[in-house]
Amino acid sequence: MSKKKNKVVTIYDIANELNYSPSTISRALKNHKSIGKDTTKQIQETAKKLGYRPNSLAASLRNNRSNNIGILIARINRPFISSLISGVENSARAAGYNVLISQSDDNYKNEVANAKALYDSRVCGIVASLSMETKNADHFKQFLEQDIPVVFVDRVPSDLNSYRVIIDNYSAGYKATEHLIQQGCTRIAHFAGAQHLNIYKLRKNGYIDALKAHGITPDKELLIYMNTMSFEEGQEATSKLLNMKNPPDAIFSSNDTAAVSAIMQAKKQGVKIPEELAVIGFNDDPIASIVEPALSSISHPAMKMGELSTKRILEHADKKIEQGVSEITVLDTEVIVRASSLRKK
Amino acid sequence: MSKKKNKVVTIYDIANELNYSPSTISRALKNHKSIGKDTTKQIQETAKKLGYRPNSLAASLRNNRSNNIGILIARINRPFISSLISGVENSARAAGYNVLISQSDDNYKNEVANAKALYDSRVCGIVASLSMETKNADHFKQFLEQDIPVVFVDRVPSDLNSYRVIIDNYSAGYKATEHLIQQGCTRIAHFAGAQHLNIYKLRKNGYIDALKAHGITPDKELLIYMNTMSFEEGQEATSKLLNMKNPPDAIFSSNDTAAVSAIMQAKKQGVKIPEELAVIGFNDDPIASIVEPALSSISHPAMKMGELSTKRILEHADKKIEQGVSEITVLDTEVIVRASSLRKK
DNA sequence: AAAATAAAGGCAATCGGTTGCGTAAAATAT
DNA sequence: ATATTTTACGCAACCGATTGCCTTTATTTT
Repeated sequence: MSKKKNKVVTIYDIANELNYSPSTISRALKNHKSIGKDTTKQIQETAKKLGYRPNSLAASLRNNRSNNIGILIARINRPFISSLISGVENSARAAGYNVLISQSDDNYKNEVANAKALYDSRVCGIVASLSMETKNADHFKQFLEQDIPVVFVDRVPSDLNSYRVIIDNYSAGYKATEHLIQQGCTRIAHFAGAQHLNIYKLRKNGYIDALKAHGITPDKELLIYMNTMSFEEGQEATSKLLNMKNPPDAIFSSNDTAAVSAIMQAKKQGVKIPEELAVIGFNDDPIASIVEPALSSISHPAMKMGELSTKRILEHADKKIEQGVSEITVLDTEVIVRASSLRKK
Repeated sequence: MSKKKNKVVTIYDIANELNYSPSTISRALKNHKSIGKDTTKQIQETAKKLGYRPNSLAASLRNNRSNNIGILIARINRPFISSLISGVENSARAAGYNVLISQSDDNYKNEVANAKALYDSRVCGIVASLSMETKNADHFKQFLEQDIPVVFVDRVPSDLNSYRVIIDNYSAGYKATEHLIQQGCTRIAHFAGAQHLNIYKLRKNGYIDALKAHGITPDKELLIYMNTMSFEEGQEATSKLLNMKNPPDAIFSSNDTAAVSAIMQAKKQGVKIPEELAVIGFNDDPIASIVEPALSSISHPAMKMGELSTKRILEHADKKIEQGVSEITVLDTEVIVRASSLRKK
């Protein structure tokens, strides 16, 4: 009994058992109308009795289309991303699809390789959020050429026409800045992310326009361009800002990590939050509610974005939407006001 | 040009182009020794020229084995889990495997359904961490019967023999408790998770034995059994503990969420941390470094556990390890001391 | 130079469903 | 009672790569 691998039951086994042809079995199992009611019932019962499990590989091969949705993101272990994945997974599974994940670690080459791998495994659609390094989205064309839907989420390319599920980053940046203005802040700094990623560019644009709309002239010294928006970068920038002779009275950070580091750095330097420095972040990560004072932030409907992405893919398969059409879904964000920016009560 | 789906290149196309048989193409592409050097080179070049991409579905069907590793966990968007997944994904991809994820939302029925789905998609191995509700692991037997390796991680079943990648929960609980004792605490409370999950049971046992070893008699009133160890449960329990006539001077929580809520609740009630209440958590989630005072915790090598899980699966495929053999990998944990438990300096 | 061995490829079955087309029997229409 | 339609099911090709076995040609052995 070295190999007690139980024999796997196939439709051929059912066919033999009942003296029907495999095609009848196949059809009966999918409730095809051309098979008699009684026959269908009998076949389905026998299938269950024998412990039949469909081999989806075979079906996928024949249909040239798997039931797998691919996810291509930068890093799994980030609150926003893991919630996004969670949303994709839930809705995909509910529809009978599996989810393949791949992470690029914010590396362009990895992203290209992962796109290849997902393509080769014949995913029926892909949900993608670009790496920090990605400036060219040609590696997604292979999917479009085969009419495999690509849904870009959050970090989307500017040069490729495809589905998008995004938030209105401009408006979010505008709202965040306006909130600070309404709290009485006038010298508002901004932590901006890499500008080739439009999410960061748009947030910055919203910031600038909000300032202007309220009669504040943007000060270049208060606009900090960052690389990865890490905790360290945030600390350093905050320290620099606070040591200016005319320091800012608020910071709008494009992510929560840097915003939290700003809070911690400010406290370390004895700067009171929000009285002397109001802070608002972006994403509404769990740490936002934990840091003290609690960090105001822009909430990002991550889970929902995942669900909508799945929906786009499934719709594409159903409707046979024409190629080249790009349907863009823009979701609302919300300003979550917490203590870190609440000057007026 | 309604459908400009470019024709996909197969080995047959290459065969026609070069007047070789498909079998020769197949072998040449895998550098089979029975194909001549020159021929192999020519075929590989032509394959590249034509843009050939292997159809892994076909290969998987033929080999009755996909290159997909399945992950079955409770919730993706938890720091520990997303890091675990990250570890699995990285190492799997490096070895040319894809990763399928599924989450049960801590629901037993979902877990069973997901196990089925992963089985049906012919994963070549599975990494699983049980849901809170799971008390029976029979739904994993289908894999073992087909000699598909199952690696249980973290939340492992007690009644099924398979690979395991775990930490020494008993020792971690012991160390955490001992650390509090060394800091001068004597009335140490414990937030224990659902006891049918051995991780929580073992942590609790470590806690109790550490107390005894140091001459402290465990007090039942200080041992709080929780359900999900949520923020709310932690708050409530903390409030109850602090209102006792003889309140604890320390809390060892089986997770960080509840530990953080304990800190916040204690602060709200004016209890000083760590002077009046020392706190240590478990997992070393990101929030542990953010909360104030920073939370001491037990670090859990999540990423590494993921990598080792992948390794087990790949080894299984290579070595054709006998069935029924369970190889258990136990990893070390580390006590991360931060301000929340640092009474002696 | 004859025999044995090695090298290089081809044939055809196989993995397990799926599906267009065809057909026999039953039901309905005329 | 005959013609027509419907119902119920089978045949066989197909999806694309893999592989055991066989054949042919080249190389080595004796």
